[in-house]
Amino acid sequence: MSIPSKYDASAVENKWYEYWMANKYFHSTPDSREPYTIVIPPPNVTGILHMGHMLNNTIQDVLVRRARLQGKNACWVPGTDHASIATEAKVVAKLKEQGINKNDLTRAEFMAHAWDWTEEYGGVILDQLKKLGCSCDWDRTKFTMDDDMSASVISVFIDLFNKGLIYRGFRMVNWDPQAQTTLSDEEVIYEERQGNLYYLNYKIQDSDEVITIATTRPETILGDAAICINPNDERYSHLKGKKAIVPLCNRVIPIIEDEYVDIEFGTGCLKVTPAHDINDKALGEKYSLEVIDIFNADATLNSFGLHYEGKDRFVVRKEIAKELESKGVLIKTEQHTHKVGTSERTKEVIEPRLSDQWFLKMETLAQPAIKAVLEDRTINLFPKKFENTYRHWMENIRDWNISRQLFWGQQIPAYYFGDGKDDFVVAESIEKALELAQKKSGNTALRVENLTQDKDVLDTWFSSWLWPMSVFDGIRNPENEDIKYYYPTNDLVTGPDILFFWVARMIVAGHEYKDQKPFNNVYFTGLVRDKQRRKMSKSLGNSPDALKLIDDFGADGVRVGLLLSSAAGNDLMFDEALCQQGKAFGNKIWNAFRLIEGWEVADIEQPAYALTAINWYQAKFQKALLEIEDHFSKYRLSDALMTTYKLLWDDFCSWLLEMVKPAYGAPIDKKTYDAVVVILESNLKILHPFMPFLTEEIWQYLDERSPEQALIVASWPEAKSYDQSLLEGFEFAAEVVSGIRTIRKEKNIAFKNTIEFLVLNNESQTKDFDAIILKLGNISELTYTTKAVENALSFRVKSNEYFIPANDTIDVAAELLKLEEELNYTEGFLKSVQKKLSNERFVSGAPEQVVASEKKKEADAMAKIETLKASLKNLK
RNA sequence: GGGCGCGUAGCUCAGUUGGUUCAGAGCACCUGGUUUACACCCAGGGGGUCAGGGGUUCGAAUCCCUUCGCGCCCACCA
Repeated sequence: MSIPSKYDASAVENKWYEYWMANKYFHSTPDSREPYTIVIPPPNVTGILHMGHMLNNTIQDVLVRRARLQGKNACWVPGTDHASIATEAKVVAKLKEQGINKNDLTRAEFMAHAWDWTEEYGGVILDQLKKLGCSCDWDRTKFTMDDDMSASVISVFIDLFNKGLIYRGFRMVNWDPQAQTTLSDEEVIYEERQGNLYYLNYKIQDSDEVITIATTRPETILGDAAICINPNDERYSHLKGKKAIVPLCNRVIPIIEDEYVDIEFGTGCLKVTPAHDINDKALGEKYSLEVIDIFNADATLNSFGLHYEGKDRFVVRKEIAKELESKGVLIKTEQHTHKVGTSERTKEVIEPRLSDQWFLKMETLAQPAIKAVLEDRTINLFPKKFENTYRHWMENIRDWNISRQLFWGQQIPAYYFGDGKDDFVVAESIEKALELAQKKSGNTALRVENLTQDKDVLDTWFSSWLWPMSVFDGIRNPENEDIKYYYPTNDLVTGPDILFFWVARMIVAGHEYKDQKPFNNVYFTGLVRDKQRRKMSKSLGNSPDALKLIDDFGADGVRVGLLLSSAAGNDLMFDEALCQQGKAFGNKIWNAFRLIEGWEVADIEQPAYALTAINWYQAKFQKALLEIEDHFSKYRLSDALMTTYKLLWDDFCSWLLEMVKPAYGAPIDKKTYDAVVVILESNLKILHPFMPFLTEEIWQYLDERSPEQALIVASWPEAKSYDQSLLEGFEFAAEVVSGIRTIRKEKNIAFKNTIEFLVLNNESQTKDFDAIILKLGNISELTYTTKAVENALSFRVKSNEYFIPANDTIDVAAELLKLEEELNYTEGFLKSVQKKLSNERFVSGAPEQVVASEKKKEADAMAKIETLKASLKNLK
């Protein structure tokens, strides 16, 4: 079989992905093995793959593939999220392009369009994950609006309602006038904006006096219900009990007193607009003020807006300021920066609005979730710093507004049978609802036609908080095999931006419905940023096309590139150069494989150097394996990858292969060859989680493999004890080789020319590696000597001295200088060590081990100084 | 306003309980190199007052205080 000299990533990747799929390696069913489960953070159903997904899913795949190699029953459940507000916005926009207005459609008509859209774009992101190599169990693919998933959501809603945890309330909520729906507090992003502070004069009734208030929102004066002053503010004490007149509409409003007012801010005098500000609403309730809502749902003014009716709030703000100024009401405008709430999805400025909404009481539900993370520590967050954030949010948790004024989502299963505040029932079907309604109302004449279902749908997160349970049908069917086997899941990999939206709520739901945590560990990835540290976003256009990257560097290259510098929780500065590095690494491995595969194997004796080299590498591999395991246990994937990278590039390619490589044209002995192949196979196993395609390709070239013998289902190398002295011996030998190379370079001795080499073995260093030094130094003869060699180039490793005879080419002065410099440095070093050792407090205070090591340093340095002095004497 | 975190080589970052050459890695950079594994490569090399200042200690990148700079989260005063 001929091996291509260039590695063709895209052909290889398609081939093996198909092979893995055909052999169902990704599919998992419960069995006697230990399960390893990850549920994917479901991407938006109509989304496309961006760098955040790439990073996130690469990490998950690394964890899953490693678990699979470790013999666990690995199950990675993929799926998508219906993302109600984002998807609905996209569908509305598309309909608009076709000249269709959402408001002209019935719910059923709109849903038909939305489902069309979902089916058209729904699979795209999952197919992109396949390109990346993700080994998800595609047979288990879920969508948060699948019938069974929705049924779980509805049953949870009903259950929580029946437990008294869900209630309906007329509350101030965050209103997105563009999407025309409410948002939860978490969906509001506060941004600093430059605005104005307007100073307005209100006349005092039956008086010529005016009172000046400061406001950022002059358009809301038409909804004013009071003026509020601080009772301790002497400037205004004479106005207590009086009334003021709202400009333009000339409504008479009371002047009230409350310590809420900050005397220092503005004029110390506040207008109260209960319909349009959360704090004003509280004041309104406290003092029984009138509530005047001046806005329509799209944030244009309604009839309370007088001649501004129908105009947008921001337009009105400018126009009303002008009018007020012309009428002498506006006396001053100041620049003022303040924070404005905006919609996470539409970026629209949020309008506080009073309306009927559904809420979930969180405080009691949160308790087990707090305990699990912060007391019992049954769930670990990586990095740990997020525990503080988690604690703060959970301990100050507020009720969750779970209703949304949208079509796309699970419709709230509440049915109204009358106009009264409590004339509704909650049930999974209209038939059931009718039964309950008849009972509740006492009216047996009620019919299905008399019931109307609540128009709102549930917040998307109200379905995704069940995800780790519902994907295994654990809500509707809690005793089924899957949920019992796979739950709790092992690791969750996600971004810190959805800690509250999703992670915390999953923990809450898991404890409420399974009395169990949903996962053991949460690994928070960082944000992917560009080289200038800007967050990657569509609007900036700084996000590379994920699929193009895979085309350019191969999925393996991109995976390595992403992981190379992404410590947990740290943002990742993405640079294509890292993918290039990943690709180059793949190329390096490919060529190492070609070298090995190209050797002619013969029935000849195994050279001593080869045996030593192999023994050394096996020890080195074991040491690296321990480090890799340790990194994985701490979720330090980039460190695990870097350890693997250095092991393969430096130790395997640069050292081992160079050591065992036969002379050009010469064959290799079978023992060595077989050992190297086994070593290569072990390397492929540990590299497979990071570079699944390349490793499988080489693995399959190395031998005829049945489907059961594919690398993806091979076994992770076993940790064995190793001989530390082999590693130390090699380190020393490597320094000797390096010394030879340095001299060759300094003196322009070409590598193809052999050299003589003499050793003064003061260290009694092992001779086990001599054959290797001979080979890598291209030495014709290695001789042990008992005294310094004249007319030779020399270098030292510890107190050992090495000589390369050079006859008359020696520059004595240069050699002397070199020796003197070395001597100077070593003497300085010795001095500092001795200073430490002569300090009694150090000797008595420091641990024995530290003192011993200092003594060893002292002895080494003294030996070296002696060697140097002898050489100097000799040379002179 | 409250909280959390960060500042180590040109860049991205390791550095666990203060103590084995602890001042590191990868990339970048510089020098030299085409004996068929690989120029997506090989060999060698330079480079840091560990943000500044002070303290504790025999010993500090590591602990404490302080100043400066940066990031994130929460609350949100018109």
